[in-house]
Amino acid sequence: MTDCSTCVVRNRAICASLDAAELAALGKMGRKQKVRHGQTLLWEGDGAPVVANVLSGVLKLVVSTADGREQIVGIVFPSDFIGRPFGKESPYSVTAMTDAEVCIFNRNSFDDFAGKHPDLQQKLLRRTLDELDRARHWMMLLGRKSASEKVASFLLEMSERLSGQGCEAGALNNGFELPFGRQQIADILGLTIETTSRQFTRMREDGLVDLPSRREVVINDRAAMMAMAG
Amino acid sequence: MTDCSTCVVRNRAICASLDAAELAALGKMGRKQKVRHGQTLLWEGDGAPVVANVLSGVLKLVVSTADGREQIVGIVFPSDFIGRPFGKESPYSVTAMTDAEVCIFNRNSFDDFAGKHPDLQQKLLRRTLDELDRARHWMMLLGRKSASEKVASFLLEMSERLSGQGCEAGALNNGFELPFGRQQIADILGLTIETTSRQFTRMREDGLVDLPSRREVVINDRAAMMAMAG
DNA sequence: CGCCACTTTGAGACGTATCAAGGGGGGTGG
DNA sequence: CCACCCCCCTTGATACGTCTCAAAGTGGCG
Repeated sequence: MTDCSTCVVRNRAICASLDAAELAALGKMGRKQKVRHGQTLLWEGDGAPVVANVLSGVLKLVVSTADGREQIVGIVFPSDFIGRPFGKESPYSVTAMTDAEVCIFNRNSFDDFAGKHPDLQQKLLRRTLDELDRARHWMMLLGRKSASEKVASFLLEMSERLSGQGCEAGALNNGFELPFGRQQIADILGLTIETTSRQFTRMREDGLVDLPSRREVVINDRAAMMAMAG
Repeated sequence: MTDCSTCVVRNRAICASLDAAELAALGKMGRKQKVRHGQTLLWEGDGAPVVANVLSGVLKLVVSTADGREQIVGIVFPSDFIGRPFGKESPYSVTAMTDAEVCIFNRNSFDDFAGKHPDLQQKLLRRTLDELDRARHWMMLLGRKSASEKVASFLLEMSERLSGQGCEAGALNNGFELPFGRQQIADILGLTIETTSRQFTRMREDGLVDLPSRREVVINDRAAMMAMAG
């Protein structure tokens, strides 16, 4: 049993739709679990017996080909939802990109609970619709954009999604720390690590960004970046 | 007012969750509308005042860049749902690829109705989750597959989705008629029309498929096709 | 029969992948 | 505290695949 009333994502996760009594009932079904950096929570193609909310950390959703190519199809931040309700098997792997903490539920129990709580289901629907929009925009990026456009789009989206949470909102928008290395950025953008690296270098040389360290990015010229993003 | 009880997609669309009285209430809000081949129902970025169910025909969801490149991010068949509930603006354009007929609703009215009918909302959630899975698999295709893998994957998926509906189920699975031309296939796969055409030609030369006409495809060697799809 | 839109084919340019070495930077052990 | 090592990142040279530009071919329809 978990005490949801003090949960760090109490007001942002789908649980926000529940009152105290409902929350207690849900809390009985769930448990907190730590996930280490690099650890995989769900495997593509396996039966997916659990769903979860992310409390802290960042996880990736990955689809792979038989010969080992990987495409990251989603990135999950705190308060986001993980897993496939109403589905038999997981359509992708879920792996932690940082140490993380999740609030985990048995899928069948969760499905039942959701069926009895329309507000929760609506929150889940809204989230899923948002995810679908994001995925579809990413399809445009993957199918039609050049390497430089991909990297620019990526940095802009990351500066938005990362500033939304935790950080000292506002002012510092232009500087942020990526929770991934170059290879993972490449897997997000459908590029190789070399091409990704070259694009970063060129953007630095052109003065569009500063790169104080491997994972830090400062956007100097947001307008030019947006132009480059296509 | 529309009589939903005789609707051709009565049992397949999200309306299937409603009883006679609810259906009558929904019918009052909706109206049938014909959409011509090539006509656009919703524009990317515009306020999206409507949602709809597809009764007949095929429509595409398109995202475009400022300079005119297009990526098809979804294909919509009869009984599928169109539009963005709970959203301010449409994240993509919706255009008919054939003459089509849709059952159209004011979005706000539909949102209200959905809020009062959890079963309908659950159907919508399940559909949205399925769409999201499909979109994510398409991301892998767009980001990581070669032209030949893309075309093979496309033909296999189309043979499934097209045989699911209408047709004399089963036997004829291997032959089907595509509802799109080469350019639109290219826009689905993130390729140019020339590359797409060359892949079709090669697959015909290799005996993998027959192409009795521009839009007809017969898969001769399904196993080889699946191997080629990656 | 001839027009038109769509498709196929060809030749060449371009961008990204691939293969192969060289740098860092951060953490560990001495 | 320094040095070393390992992993990740960068850089370079080349190959390959897809795009681009151009033109010829095909099928449907008036």
